[in-house]
Amino acid sequence: MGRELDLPLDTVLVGDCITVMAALPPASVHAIFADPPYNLQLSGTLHRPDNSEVDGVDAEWDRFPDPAAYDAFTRAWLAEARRVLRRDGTLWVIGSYHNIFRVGAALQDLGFWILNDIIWRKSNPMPNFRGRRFTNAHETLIWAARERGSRYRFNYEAMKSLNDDVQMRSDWTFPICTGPERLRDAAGAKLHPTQKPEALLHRVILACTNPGEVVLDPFFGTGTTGAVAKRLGRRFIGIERDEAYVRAARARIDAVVPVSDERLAATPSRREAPRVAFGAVVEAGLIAPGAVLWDRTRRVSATVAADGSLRAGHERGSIHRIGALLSGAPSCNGWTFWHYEDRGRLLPLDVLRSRLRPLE
Amino acid sequence: MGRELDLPLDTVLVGDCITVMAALPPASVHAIFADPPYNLQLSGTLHRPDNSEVDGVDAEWDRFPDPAAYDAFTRAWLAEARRVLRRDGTLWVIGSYHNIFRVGAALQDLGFWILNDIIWRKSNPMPNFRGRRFTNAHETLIWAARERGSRYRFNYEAMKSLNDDVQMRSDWTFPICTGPERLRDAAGAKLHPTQKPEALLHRVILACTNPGEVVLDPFFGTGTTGAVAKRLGRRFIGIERDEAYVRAARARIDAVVPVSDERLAATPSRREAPRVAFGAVVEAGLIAPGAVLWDRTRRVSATVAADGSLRAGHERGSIHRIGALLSGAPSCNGWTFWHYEDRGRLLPLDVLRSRLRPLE
DNA sequence: ATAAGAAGTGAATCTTACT
DNA sequence: GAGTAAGATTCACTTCTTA
Repeated sequence: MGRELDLPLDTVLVGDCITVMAALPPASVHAIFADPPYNLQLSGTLHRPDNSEVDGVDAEWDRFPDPAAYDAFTRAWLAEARRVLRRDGTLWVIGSYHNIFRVGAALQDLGFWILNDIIWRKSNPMPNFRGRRFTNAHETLIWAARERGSRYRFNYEAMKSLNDDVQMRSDWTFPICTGPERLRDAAGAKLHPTQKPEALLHRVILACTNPGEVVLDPFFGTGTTGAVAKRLGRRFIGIERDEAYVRAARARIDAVVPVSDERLAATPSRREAPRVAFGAVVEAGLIAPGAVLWDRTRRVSATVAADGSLRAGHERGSIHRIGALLSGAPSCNGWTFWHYEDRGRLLPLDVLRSRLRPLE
Repeated sequence: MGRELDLPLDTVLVGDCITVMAALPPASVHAIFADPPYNLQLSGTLHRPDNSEVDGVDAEWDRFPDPAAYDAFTRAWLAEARRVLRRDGTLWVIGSYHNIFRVGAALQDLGFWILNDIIWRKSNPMPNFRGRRFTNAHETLIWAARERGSRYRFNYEAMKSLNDDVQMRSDWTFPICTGPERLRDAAGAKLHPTQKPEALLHRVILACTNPGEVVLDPFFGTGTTGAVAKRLGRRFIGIERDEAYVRAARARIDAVVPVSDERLAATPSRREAPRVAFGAVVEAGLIAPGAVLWDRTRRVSATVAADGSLRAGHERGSIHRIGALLSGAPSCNGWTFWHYEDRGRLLPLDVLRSRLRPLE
């Protein structure tokens, strides 16, 4: 150990990450967090239903001539990253379905040993405006050791206490980076199209490093990794090609005040788990498609569809909407309004929901 | 269309899925759900803190001599699956971090076009007994079209209904398969180590097929796909090597009672409703030639001509073209943009259109 | 000043039918 | 197949504007 002494600590190195990493000593950093280009392959412009234009990622750095070029780039930077990583170090990479399968296969081929894949569930993702796919509401992180059998660091207890004293799971919920945290220029435009939330880096850095250890970020951007590392008393090395990003990152990190005691560094609170949809009750087989629901007094009824909607006459909709419609009320809580028959007795739907609730 | 007639519908074919698929006609199935071996590469036996032994996956079918053999197997079955899939069909594959990156890269290489990656969040995962990693609390599904630009089926409204009328996201929460749903032998042992919950298949099948369409499952196991397909009024083809699994699957599926009314299976989509020309609304006398239409905020207006065109200033055209013109948008849905006055209130043209559409 | 309403926005592989 | 026109489509949150 001890190669850290040769490292340019707490600095941002300007240049291509493959070249710059090649100049760093081998086996010298404790952790690497990488947010490489996703190679989104967007074409044309996308409009919201209100006809406003979506400001998609069209940066030069996300364009590759073809899939083979992206693969070659991926394998090149991963190989350098592996060389620079200590034997007990770990690597994190974040991506989406566009690139993450290629990244994952490449790092397995290079000898990395995957420890977990982690899902960042976005509490406020952008919707799918055309209704042609599922809302893309998550991104994937891969966490890997340098090699099979290595004695990597994992701060199990820290993760457990972050999670109300139950084991931290592989799905993490955070909002996307907005509001005052999002770096903007004087005109209010975002400085970087894909700035990551600090809460995500907080958990990553806390999980796999101790205070004083070194985190390398080869795609530093506007420096989220550096800002969080400094706040948590870790050392960082950033590598970034774009000088405008580098300037923003340096100013941002200069303003960060480290926490006096890293045990005091609380993570932002978790978002509530999503509510139970009536569709989930149908999927779980707790009520069958075709079943008839009644109000408490059996004055009105409706039929359950396989997709969790209700049908009453020619009307179709959610348990809440159909309940409101048939009771003539402006709104309605379908969970308490509608009842199902169980051995001759009417029980509110809420009874079924509560069977799914403890599992959430 | 029509190749379905040559298919061995609602049967389980015994044999290796690559060989068996090779004997099926091309472009003949609407959807494929595949739960291939995960190549877990387990070594040794895992014990819980109380020293009880974890009953892991150690089946022969999950053992491959080396990573290259797993890749070759993956590409072979995916290539056959792609041949058998209709041009408008879609493929689902489920996996974990052990294999999903290799599967994803392979299917991209073969020309499939990924539509989403879907996270199955397990509400009750097995904990990590050693405390050396995050609890592996999810599995990943990839949903892919046969090729880029294909007109695949996606029952958007059905998915939205399942989720209390908000877009279905890419993260789905279900419990793992336990309790009475889990198939067991007389001694109480699990019949299959990785039986998937029916709720998961319910959502998958509802998302990408219509009643009567064909779902192929090349790794049929104990037949979850067949059971759910039958219940939802879809046709299925299962392929499975292990005769014990096949026997269990057949018995299980025989006991399934289909949903009585297949119209219950999905919320109809506006996209597939028959088109109504605005001229038909004028002809039906629902709005008079010369009537004035407004946008929602009364900022712009236009006049209805007897032929169903609109006139605004010197411009004349369809409700859509004039709407786009006056709102400065690249396109416009005239049915929702334009409003007519009814007793002092502005109502969208859509209200008139729905009066001409047959009730369904 | 405050509340209500309108407008803006986020790693996006985002249509379909007819001529 | 290419070109054109019809027409379907959004969630959670923040910030700005108006009453």
